[in-house]
Amino acid sequence: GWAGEGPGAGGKNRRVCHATARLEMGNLWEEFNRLGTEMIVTKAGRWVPEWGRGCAKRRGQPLPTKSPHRRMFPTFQVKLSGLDPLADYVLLMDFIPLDDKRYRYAFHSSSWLAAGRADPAAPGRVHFHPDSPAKGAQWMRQIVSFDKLKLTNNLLDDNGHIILNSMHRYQPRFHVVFVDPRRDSERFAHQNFKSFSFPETQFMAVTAYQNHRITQLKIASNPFAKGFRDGDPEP
Amino acid sequence: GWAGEGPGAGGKNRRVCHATARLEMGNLWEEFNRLGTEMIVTKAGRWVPEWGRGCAKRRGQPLPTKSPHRRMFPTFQVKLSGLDPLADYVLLMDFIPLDDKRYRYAFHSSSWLAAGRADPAAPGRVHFHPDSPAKGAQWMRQIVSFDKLKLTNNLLDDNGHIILNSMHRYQPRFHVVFVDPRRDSERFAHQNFKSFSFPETQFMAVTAYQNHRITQLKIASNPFAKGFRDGDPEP
DNA sequence: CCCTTTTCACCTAGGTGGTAAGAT
DNA sequence: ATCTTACCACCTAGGTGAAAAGGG
Repeated sequence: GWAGEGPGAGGKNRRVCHATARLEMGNLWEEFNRLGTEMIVTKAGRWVPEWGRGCAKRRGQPLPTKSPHRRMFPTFQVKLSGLDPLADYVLLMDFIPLDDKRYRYAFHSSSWLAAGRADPAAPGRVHFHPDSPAKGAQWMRQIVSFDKLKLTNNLLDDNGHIILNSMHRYQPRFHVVFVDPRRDSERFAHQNFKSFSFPETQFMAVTAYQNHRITQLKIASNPFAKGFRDGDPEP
Repeated sequence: GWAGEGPGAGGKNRRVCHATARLEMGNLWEEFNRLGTEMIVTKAGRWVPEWGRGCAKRRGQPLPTKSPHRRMFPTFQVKLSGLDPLADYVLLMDFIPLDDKRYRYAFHSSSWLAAGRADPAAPGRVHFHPDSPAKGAQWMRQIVSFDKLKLTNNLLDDNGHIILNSMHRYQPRFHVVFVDPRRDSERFAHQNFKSFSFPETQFMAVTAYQNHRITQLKIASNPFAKGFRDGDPEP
């Protein structure tokens, strides 16, 4: 898909007003979206004693170095254009609830049903692309990939990951922020960014996949899940 | 070891003149240095048809995606202090020949012998730490590791790696560069950096290890070489 | 019953020195 | 004889969904 729009058209800085973002892997995103994309969220993270309710055998053991938090698949990737090659930009993402509902999956009808009001909103967080800040030329040189972004359902997460409520729907948003060198740049903050959201990237946060067709499409298209493929339908 | 010195004391910018760098893993570096540190250099890199002299079975095949160039071990790592937390700095390394000689290894005496004048100097390159530029506070927050730095003996390397002549001795150098926001910052370039070199990090570039005690120390201390360890002398 | 957490085998990705063959 | 290269088994590090166990 091509370019979303910024919220409110009023007087954007010329360093961002021509910015354009093309979603990469659009076909894959649409294939998932037709089935109803699901993204796994996990709690885990750094183990701390208070969490160890049923976990006696790990008590006092060294903390695990691996972080079992989950990335998104497909990965959110964009190709940028229209930036000022010599200006500095910060790129970031956030996730907004698509509605005020909680959902459950009805296996008999293979569909999602609304199941009451949303849980209390998770702390709103943003994920800065780790290459930020960088020049426009650098961002436009190649595809920008948010593959370091991790999702969690731990409301107390202290790893800086994105916190989401399981069984709730979300819309990823992508923001291009011009790093304004002016002294009183705060005054222009509202002019210095442009936001994009691609409807085909919306998803349901889950702790385990509900729709088997989503599971199968993940296995078929994510290289890290190759171990679960049966034959080789498309090599 | 503690802090080397900048070349020439004359009038450094106050943003760098108090900068200090402590070499990490100093004990390991010294242990290698006592034996005569060797670092592997390889040619390889992206395969191009012209190189495929004895390589007929790969002609026309897709290029390998893995880059078999070699990192340094021990890794060059420093802990910084004395930077201006709010100023921008670029961190980089280069490698200078320690003398004008070529060497060969005499196995019977287990020692390096000078063997004529140095080969024509390899193209001088620098390696920018990939987090550059960043604020002083960011650089001082934790150990700065140059683990992305790769060595090659390919004079025509186009991957931006450090090019060294095999069987020649080198001294790694580390530079802290203040990113001067002034318009005519070029005029002050010579004041805006501070350089450090740690004698215990000097090494011989080789295409295969010569001194068996170096090989054994690499195997014993590099986690990626664990497959070659015999017993477990120190776990 | 519905949802969450833990553990596991199996992958991708890439950093080691050994070894044998190749080059000069 | 000396140095270089290509390929290999064996690691580290970490991203998958399956399955079983846990919890309200």
